Amino acid sequence: MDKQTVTIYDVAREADVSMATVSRVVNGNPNVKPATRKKVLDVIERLDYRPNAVARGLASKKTTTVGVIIPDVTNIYFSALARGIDDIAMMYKYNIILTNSDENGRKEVQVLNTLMAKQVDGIVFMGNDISEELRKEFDRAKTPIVLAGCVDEQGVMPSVNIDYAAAVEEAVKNLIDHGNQRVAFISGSLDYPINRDYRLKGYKQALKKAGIRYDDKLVFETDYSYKAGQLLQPALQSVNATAAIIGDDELAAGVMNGVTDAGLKVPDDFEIITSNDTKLTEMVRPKMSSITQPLYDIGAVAMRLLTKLMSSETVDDKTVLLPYGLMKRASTH
Amino acid sequence: MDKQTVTIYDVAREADVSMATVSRVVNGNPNVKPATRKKVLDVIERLDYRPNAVARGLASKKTTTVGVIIPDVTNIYFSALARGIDDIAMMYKYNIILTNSDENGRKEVQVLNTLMAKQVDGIVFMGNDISEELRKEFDRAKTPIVLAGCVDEQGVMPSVNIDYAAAVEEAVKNLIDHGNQRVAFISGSLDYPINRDYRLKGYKQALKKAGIRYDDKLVFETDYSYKAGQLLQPALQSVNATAAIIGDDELAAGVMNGVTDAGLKVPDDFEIITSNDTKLTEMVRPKMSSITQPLYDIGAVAMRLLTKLMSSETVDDKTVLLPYGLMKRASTH
DNA sequence: AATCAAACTGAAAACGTTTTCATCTCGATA
DNA sequence: TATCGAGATGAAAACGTTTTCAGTTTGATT
Repeated sequence: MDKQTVTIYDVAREADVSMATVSRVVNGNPNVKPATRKKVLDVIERLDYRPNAVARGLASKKTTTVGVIIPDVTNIYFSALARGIDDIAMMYKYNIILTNSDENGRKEVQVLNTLMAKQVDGIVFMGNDISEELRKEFDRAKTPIVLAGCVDEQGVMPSVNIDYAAAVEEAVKNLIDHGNQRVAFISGSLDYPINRDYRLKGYKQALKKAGIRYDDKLVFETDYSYKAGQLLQPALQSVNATAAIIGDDELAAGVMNGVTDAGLKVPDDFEIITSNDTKLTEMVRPKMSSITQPLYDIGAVAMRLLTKLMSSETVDDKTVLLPYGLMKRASTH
Repeated sequence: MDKQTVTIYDVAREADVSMATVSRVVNGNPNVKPATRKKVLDVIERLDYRPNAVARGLASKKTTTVGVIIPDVTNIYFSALARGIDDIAMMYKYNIILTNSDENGRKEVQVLNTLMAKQVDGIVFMGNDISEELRKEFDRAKTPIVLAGCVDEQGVMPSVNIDYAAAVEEAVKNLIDHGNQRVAFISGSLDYPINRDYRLKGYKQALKKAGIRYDDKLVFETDYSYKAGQLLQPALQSVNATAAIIGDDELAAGVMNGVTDAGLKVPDDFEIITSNDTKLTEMVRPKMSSITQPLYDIGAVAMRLLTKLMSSETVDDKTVLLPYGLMKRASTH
């Protein structure tokens, strides 16, 4: 039944050397006489020997596998990060164990524990919030962890982000400069620090600088879904909003279509700026103006940072901010 | 430096039992006296013992990890499948090693080998084509493999799909019934069996039944990208196509926007039916009519099938076809 | 009290590597 | 020629589990 699997011992026997030597040639250790190396290599070829990574992991205490916790692969924003992570991981010979958390704290903790049990060499965490229990688990983990697209309010964990506050402030200023006095702020839960402490803060800052009074009726907390955005239209109209800064592209697409379907013209009657610059922004009509962030790079840089942490390299700055921008498309003037 | 990790041996010593007994309680083996079980459990709790999955994998020859090869997580179609796969995997206590292949044959083979080296218990493969080398690797793999959203022209590998030919035929019939005599067929490479042997076949079948001559000028081979679709507009116009069946939603969105941006009205001047019914179909305006397929379920069923294969259960039918449908939205009459 | 099967338990051998020492070989140096 | 050190090699001990097999208890039965 079980394929007779050829082991390092078989190779050693056939090549008439010790396991240690075979191990050396397999791992590219230079301390092997060229003739011996060739002999071993030939046997490996002949027997079609493939090192067993599990045994290797046990002996070396390194699995060359990293865990990735993602809210939902299906979300175009996170999948873009995931792609960056995987590419860099592959470049450094790591593999990715990918698990969806649905932002569910309990699931996150459980998933984290599974990953630790599997002895991953490191973890990249994506999510909007770090619950108390999760933070506790993070703390006791001996494994390096870096956050991607996820702020640590306590600023202690390695992370890769953009300056959300500044970006939102700039976007809102832009909207105000176009004459909008009533700009709606639409995001996911304000329980998430990224929304409460960064985006909303940038929003308020822009209002303040423009001398506009903050009106919490203009703040909409919802979930990050297309549907939720679509349903927001009546509420937006009832508070006389003429523009919105929105925290997620799918959500923004929903808002825009909701507004449009209600007979309003974007951007003439209602201007929109979204936040993630996923490819969705170019697929809808009108195309959506957006804060730009280097999605792929956030993932890539996070993974690169993790590789450094995993090999105990000293890292200059553990909390990196990547540049953002503002891309004007057809949903604003 | 290295956290003193507590092992099964520590637990055995503290609880004054053998490793075997500890192993039994950890694995829920019923042959343990309740008193002993409690004693062990208490020690486990006290020492915060976590079984090492790598050691476990080596000893038991099971890793409770499956490999998933995906062309690109960023593609909304595949990520939907991936989500189904991961959910079912988690339900059965498996984890997913996710790797992007970019449909690159060499990379696919390499990735497959890494996965085998990591001793995954099974593999789910997504992709449009199975190259010869890849098939060879599949054959020599002792590990069960199932294809998701990927046809095996030789019909020998376990797979989960819909009946692409029938679905396309129905869609094209629909278009023809609306009076379109010149329906374009737009897909990815015709080197892919799924396009050449299924979708195109359905297209031809529909034409034939309607008594329309097949014109290969109406067949467009391109890559699955939004951009590619957008650029197709002039070509479509030059062959007087008045409708199109399109093999991918992003591609379809590109075509639709290209056509629209050129001043034509969808569906009045040009009707479109796309193939994957991803959420993108509802986000664009007009919303796109689409062949519907149970994306999540394709992944979920594939993973479920894999669990059966992994536990050597007998499987009734290894090539399963899930039901499809036709969802009429605003891009057709 | 003797017997027996069923329920528990432990010793030790895998599992397939890496890694640490110790040893051995050999050419170069004094 | 004796000595030395670097380069090659091998023996065997980890690594942390599961699993087999042989025992040992236990409680009921006669």
